[in-house]
Amino acid sequence: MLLPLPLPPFSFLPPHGLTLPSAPEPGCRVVVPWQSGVRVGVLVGFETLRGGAGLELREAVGALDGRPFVSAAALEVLERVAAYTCAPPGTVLSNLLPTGLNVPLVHQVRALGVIGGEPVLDTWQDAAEVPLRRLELYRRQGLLDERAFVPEGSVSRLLPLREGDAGLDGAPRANQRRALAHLWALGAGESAAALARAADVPENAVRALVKKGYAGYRDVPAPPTPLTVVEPQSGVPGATLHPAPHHAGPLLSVSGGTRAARVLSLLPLIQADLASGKSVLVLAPEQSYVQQAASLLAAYVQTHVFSGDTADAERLRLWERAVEDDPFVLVGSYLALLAPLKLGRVVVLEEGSGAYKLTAGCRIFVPTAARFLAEAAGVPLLLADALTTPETRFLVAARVTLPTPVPRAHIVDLRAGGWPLSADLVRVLKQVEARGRQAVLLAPRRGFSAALACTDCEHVIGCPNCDLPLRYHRERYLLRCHQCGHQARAPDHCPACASPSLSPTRAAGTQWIAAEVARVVPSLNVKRFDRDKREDLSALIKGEAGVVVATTACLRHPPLPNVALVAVTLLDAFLSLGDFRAEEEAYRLLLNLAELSPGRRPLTLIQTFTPESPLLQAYLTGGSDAFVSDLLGRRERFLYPPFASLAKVQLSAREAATAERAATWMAGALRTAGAAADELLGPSAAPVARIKGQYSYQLFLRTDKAVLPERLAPALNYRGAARLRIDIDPRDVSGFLE
DNA sequence: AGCACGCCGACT
DNA sequence: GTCGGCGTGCTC
Repeated sequence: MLLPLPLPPFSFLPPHGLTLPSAPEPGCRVVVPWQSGVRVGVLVGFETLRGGAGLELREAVGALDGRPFVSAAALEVLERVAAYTCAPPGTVLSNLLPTGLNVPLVHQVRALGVIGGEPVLDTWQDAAEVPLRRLELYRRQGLLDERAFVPEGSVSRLLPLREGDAGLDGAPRANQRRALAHLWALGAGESAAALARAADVPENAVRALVKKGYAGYRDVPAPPTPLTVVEPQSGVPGATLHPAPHHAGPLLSVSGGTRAARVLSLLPLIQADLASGKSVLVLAPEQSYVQQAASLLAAYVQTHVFSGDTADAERLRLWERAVEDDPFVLVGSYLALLAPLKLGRVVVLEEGSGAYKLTAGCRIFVPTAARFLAEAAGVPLLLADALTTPETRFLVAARVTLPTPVPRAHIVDLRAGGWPLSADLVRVLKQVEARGRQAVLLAPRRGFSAALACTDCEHVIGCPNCDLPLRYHRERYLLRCHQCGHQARAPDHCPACASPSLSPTRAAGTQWIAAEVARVVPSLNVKRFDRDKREDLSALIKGEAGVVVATTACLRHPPLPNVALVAVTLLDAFLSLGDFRAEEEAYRLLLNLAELSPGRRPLTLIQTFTPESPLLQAYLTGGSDAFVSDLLGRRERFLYPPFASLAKVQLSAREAATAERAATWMAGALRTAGAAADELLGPSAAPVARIKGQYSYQLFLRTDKAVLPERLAPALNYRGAARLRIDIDPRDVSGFLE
């Protein structure tokens, strides 16, 4: 039994009085006693007990499902992800199966057999009412009958109770007669008001019926939750149909084009899958992409969505819908990964998106889990992105490149001055204003500036909990930590030297850029759009002139119709992340800017201190293909994924010394387990040494895929004072290609 | 992850 | 004298 807890599988005896042939199948949900109550887990397998072994095991209470709740392929994915990420299988279950395991349960017991010489057959009662010790005693003696089930939901409905009779005769009661006739015809009404509306009578007429006993409110079983209808969207600008060719191989990569074009290119493949009775799982990294892809597909094929804000009841309904015969497309976030579809194909949209990396629990990169799923189910996997990841390029021979127009771009060299708004940018903004067009300005961060620093002693005001500068938000004269949320009023004097000359540092945020724009072109309608301040852009969506100063959050906003300029105010800020994927992600960001005005080609103005970077050269010449090949070549030379496996081992504690001691011990243990000098980096303090009051030290293990589990063995057995976290394929790795 | 047990500091 | 902080250990 696998429970959604950070634990390995646990064994239980079959439910009382049940022998193996009738036991539930693997994949079924089973209720088991757990600590002082019960929990729902997934049956993952059986073991045969020999001799007297296992007598101390507890009995399962019973199964919730007659047929598997998750497929055999899903169980295989759970197991593989657990092995791959070095996480307990239960953690993986709780991450990837957010449906049906934390359902409300009714747990009932009754005494059975002979107690104290007296034969007893009690009635069912709630288990919580029986003292725990007695429950355990009866259980051990086999005198307890237990059952657990999900209570059936009920709703209150207005039902007709009596036919109309003499009591409703007469002209004054015509409305009541009409309402009652209507109710009998309908069978049930949602409420008095709803029935009154449907029968076109005053609400009081219905109330009178209830009062006189002709109708009444009764609890009836809740009808099945309806599935959300996806609004189809067609005629999307820039989404000319470029169908991907029919392709039989296990892996296909689609790159280039716009997001909509990539989704629509899959249609012929998806339609063929549906025609053969198979459903298609389409994964997207974010809520807004899920909605967009679903709307596009819903115009052609039966489509349902499953994502973070799908309610529990609807999730369960989708799980039921998945096993029905009628195939469909399920578009969802990673939460949909293990839906029990009759799979024909797995599609991963925006496969390079960092948002696919789970930030807690098993920390799997969802496209990797999707690959495991496709392999376990024996279906093709399709990976799509504006820019193919080097990992995918390495794996996939078959690829489709959709046409991508070369951008109309202008690079501004900031070394000649002009930061934060160069003369060129100001000039174009004035044109935008003069012609009543729209512009989007991309800033690297929200807030006003990267920090507030003293011009006398260069002291930077930092967060008391984290090893980071506090971001300056000028609007409310606030300092705020973007990591832990700590907030304080900006001081008047430097806390270090008491000088009054505190000033914002470079790397302007949305506030600063917006203020600059308002200063240089005062007549422009300036809106801000970031996590702090999501101004209403509906007037701009209708075509009104204006400038949006935004973080990358604007890529999740519906596009504007009249964009003449897209500006990246400081490209370098997206590159200085020190990660070996930073360049790839910055390039992907530039390509994704096309989503701000699909179907049009606004001027893209990029301000940078490094205009000669290969990334910009590739972008300007449409050299994505060569760029990815080059990245892959460098990954091979420096032995980075996919040519080696990378694991981050992080140790954190409240006391820095505790974390450091644990990390040093770990380094020794890893070396003893065979990690060579060139395989082990660290220990070193994490780039942000302290987060939320916890100090972290980290080690990197970079080694051949085949030996990684063996090399990591000591980490898996670590029992110590510091908190250990293992991240396989980490996304934040500094110090590559330097 | 919960939930127990257990050991030290500040209070009605 | 108790309440309550969170460190350690266990869950079939």
